[in-house]
Amino acid sequence: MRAQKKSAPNNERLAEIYRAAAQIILRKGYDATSVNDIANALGMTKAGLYHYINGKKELLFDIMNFGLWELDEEVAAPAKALSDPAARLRFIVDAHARLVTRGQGAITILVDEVTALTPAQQRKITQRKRAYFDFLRGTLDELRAAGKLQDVDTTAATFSLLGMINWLSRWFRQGGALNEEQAAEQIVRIALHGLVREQGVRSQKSVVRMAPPRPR
Amino acid sequence: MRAQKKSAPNNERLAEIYRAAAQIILRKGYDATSVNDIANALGMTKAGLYHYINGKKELLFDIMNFGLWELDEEVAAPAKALSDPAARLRFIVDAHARLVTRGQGAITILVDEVTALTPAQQRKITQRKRAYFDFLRGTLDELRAAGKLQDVDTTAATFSLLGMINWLSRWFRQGGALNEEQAAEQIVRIALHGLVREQGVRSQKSVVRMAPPRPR
DNA sequence: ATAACTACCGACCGGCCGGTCGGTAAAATA
DNA sequence: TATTTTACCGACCGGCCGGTCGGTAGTTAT
Repeated sequence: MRAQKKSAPNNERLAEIYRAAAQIILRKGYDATSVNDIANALGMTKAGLYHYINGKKELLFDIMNFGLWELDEEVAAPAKALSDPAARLRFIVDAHARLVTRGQGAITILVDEVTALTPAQQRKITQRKRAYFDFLRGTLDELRAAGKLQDVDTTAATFSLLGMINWLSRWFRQGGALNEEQAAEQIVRIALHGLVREQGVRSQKSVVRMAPPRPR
Repeated sequence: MRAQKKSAPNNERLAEIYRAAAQIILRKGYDATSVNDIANALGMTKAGLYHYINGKKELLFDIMNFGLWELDEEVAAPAKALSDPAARLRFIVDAHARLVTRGQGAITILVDEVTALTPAQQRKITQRKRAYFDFLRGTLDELRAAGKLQDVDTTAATFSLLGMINWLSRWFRQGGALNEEQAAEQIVRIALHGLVREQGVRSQKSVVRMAPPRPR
């Protein structure tokens, strides 16, 4: 697998290429992005770019894998160290949201361009996505076992969570009204406590409002 | 504007064409869908299809407008009759979610392929989307005024709501574990009350739970 | 009967697409 | 210094793209 094209190209430059390509594809969509677009953005010609990549599909596949690797490193792996499901859920939502707002890391989302891949590539990506999904749903299941989950279907809840988080990439803008931390904090609050305040109950679990107690 | 191509083609057939095109574009994306794809799905040739449409972009534009019209008719307009912001919010989320799950109506989402349009078309669509967004956020503002909104930013909350709802189209499948009503009900619960149950408070506002404990 | 119109189709167009190939200048290696 | 390797580029290819045009069979109007 992975048949190196010709020799071994510089890895740092390759990373630059992935990052640039990911940004463009994220903005315009995979099909609307031509190999020429990517090459030009990097200040080179299409033929030059082909020195580094083996094809448009494989480039997309590699970027997706990189995005999923990032998700694993920064969200799933550290989350697994947390035994309390409530704390783990909070961490996952926060860390995943930050990954998305960080822009560069927004790569994760284009994992949804999966249909553009070959069936074999699709299977691999889908499998990795599935693993993350199951991990997240599993956390919700644990939460239910602890009596701390609202009366919701965990599958629907997991998808909804991912929907909220992934949608971030469409509206969050660097330098906008909310910064990265604030946006993530908002997503956490909405996801965990919803929008409607229960009348007369004062659900005050000491909501520390802004930054202070955030891990990171 | 709208310069009729040649004469006035049959309107019923035109609706069929919009519906078929919307489905394909929704599944494959605008750029990945060729005019030929759409024509073949309708059992005709590309040239034949061009008897009805004035171009690929304009087709997309028309479909988007149709989707937004549907959203207005089935969600925004009836919602405006509800004066209580809490009831209105619940209605909006439920009705919008149902519109998405109804599949055929999922057209709304492809409003996000907006970048494929001409600047003038983009402006029009963005404006209509914005009106809906403002209406939804306004409802949250009213909820805040009534002391019934959690401590969240209404802009972030509105986007998150739309993210959850729009994401539905990616995972909801007809004939899956959840039917249309159940899926909408789940979205409503998650959006309004969040995932985490406040310990020791028993937030039982008599959740009418249809389909015993949990669907699935 | 004939004129007009609707609903298409086959053939074709220029243009951009992903991808290839034979170079080449500069840097690294020997 | 000679040789190999790296990092590209110009030119080119077949193919599909959106879109056009000149038909034509069938229906409707007169």
